[in-house]
Amino acid sequence: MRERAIPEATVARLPLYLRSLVDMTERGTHTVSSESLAFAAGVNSAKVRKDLSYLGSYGTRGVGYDVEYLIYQISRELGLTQDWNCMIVGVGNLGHALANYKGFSARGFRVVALVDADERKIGEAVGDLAIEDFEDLERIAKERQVSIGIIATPAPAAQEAADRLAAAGVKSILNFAPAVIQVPDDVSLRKVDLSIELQILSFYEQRKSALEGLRRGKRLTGSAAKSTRP
Amino acid sequence: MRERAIPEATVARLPLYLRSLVDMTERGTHTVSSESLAFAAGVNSAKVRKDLSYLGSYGTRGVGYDVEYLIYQISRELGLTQDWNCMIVGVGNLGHALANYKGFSARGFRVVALVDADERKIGEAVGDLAIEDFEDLERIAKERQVSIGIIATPAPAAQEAADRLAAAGVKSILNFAPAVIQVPDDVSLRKVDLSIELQILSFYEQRKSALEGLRRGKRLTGSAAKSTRP
DNA sequence: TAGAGTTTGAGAATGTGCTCACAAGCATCT
DNA sequence: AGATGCTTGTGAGCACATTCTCAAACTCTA
Repeated sequence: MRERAIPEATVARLPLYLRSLVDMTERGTHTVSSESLAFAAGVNSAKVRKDLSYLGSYGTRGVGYDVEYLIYQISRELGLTQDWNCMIVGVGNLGHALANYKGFSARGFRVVALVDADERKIGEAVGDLAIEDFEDLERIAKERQVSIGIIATPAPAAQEAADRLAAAGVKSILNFAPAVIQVPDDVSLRKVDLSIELQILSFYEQRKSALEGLRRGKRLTGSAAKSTRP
Repeated sequence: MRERAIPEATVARLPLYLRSLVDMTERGTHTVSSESLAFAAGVNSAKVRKDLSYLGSYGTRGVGYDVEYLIYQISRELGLTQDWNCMIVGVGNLGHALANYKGFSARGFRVVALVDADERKIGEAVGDLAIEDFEDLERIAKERQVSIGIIATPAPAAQEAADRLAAAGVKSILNFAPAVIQVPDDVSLRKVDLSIELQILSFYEQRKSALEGLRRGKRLTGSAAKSTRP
């Protein structure tokens, strides 16, 4: 019946709400208004209400939302009621950091394999896992039912890593390598590029100084890089 | 004269074009069409042309863009013709990885200081820098003219880190801590949250399996997580 | 039970970004 | 020089996202 079409922008904010809500239960809060949830998540309240309304009518007018119930509904929508097995491809500095990152396990993302192409690293222990051979990627991915691949290789190796993950049936890939990679249509791909974020900051910083120069000029029209205030 | 208002979405893509263009010069390409630049950057050609047109008319009809000249113009627009001094706050696994990350220095981002609140870490060498005391943050930031602060602390420490960076006159902050932080209006803030990206992937993965169930149902309307294809 | 005070949910208006489509302009060939 | 082919730059239309606004629905108090 109900057409389920949650906007992409909303999906990207749900994890933010979820984190705020979890913080709240830990502090003993049982009910929350869109206003205070908005403050905690760093957005405005109209956006919170619109976003939550896509999930259904889970609030109570004049009262707010039940924190526990909202956590359950958002978790369900995001698919966090089950655990996801992850494989990290490329165990350099970044791969190491990701393997030890506590934030993953907290949301049900289990790192179950680390692979690297460098023979000298194979066998090395990281946490309670050992680094395995990149050549065995497909076998390992199938054996351990990996559903999310995390690419933390140097840029030139990223495409091959993606190809082999896809060949092994992995349908979701998070790419940290500074390279554009191609994946089959049925594979979801997201990327995080650390240096791109710095370049964006650089743009706004540079524009600020440029405007400083023409301080007496006309009024600034565009808005700067989003600050946290609504 | 000319009103300079480059859309936020365009700014976010300029670094992507820049990287592709740099790759191209290294392979000896001197001219590029919007079509091939689009392919390299993983977007479509109309978007490339619109984005580049905000910078000015730097292309030649019937020919394309001069790679070197475009690199210069984009770098200038992004403020990459100068170097930026960065300070990393919090040197755990992630801070370590960031300190050693090659992609930063390649674009003129110099990490000039590492600070941590854990006394046992102070003095420890990371690359050719030593970890210094979080308490000295303001002094160090001023002495070394830090303009970008990178927060890689645990979530509870993030707000204090931001406050002290702002107090030291740092006007751009990149936050890796999984927490929403407040900064003054004149400070630009961007955030990268590793576990949020995984949660977004989880959403689309979960929806895929849900749809598998009603395979014989009506046609899928929304689009899945963006694949790399245009 | 009635009235005052809150807060949600959603329709409407606005704003931003994306894609299409094509005229304008350049190079090359005859 | 004129014709042909290619590629840019941009106006127009469309799609998506955000914000505004307010009726509806709830709690609490008397």
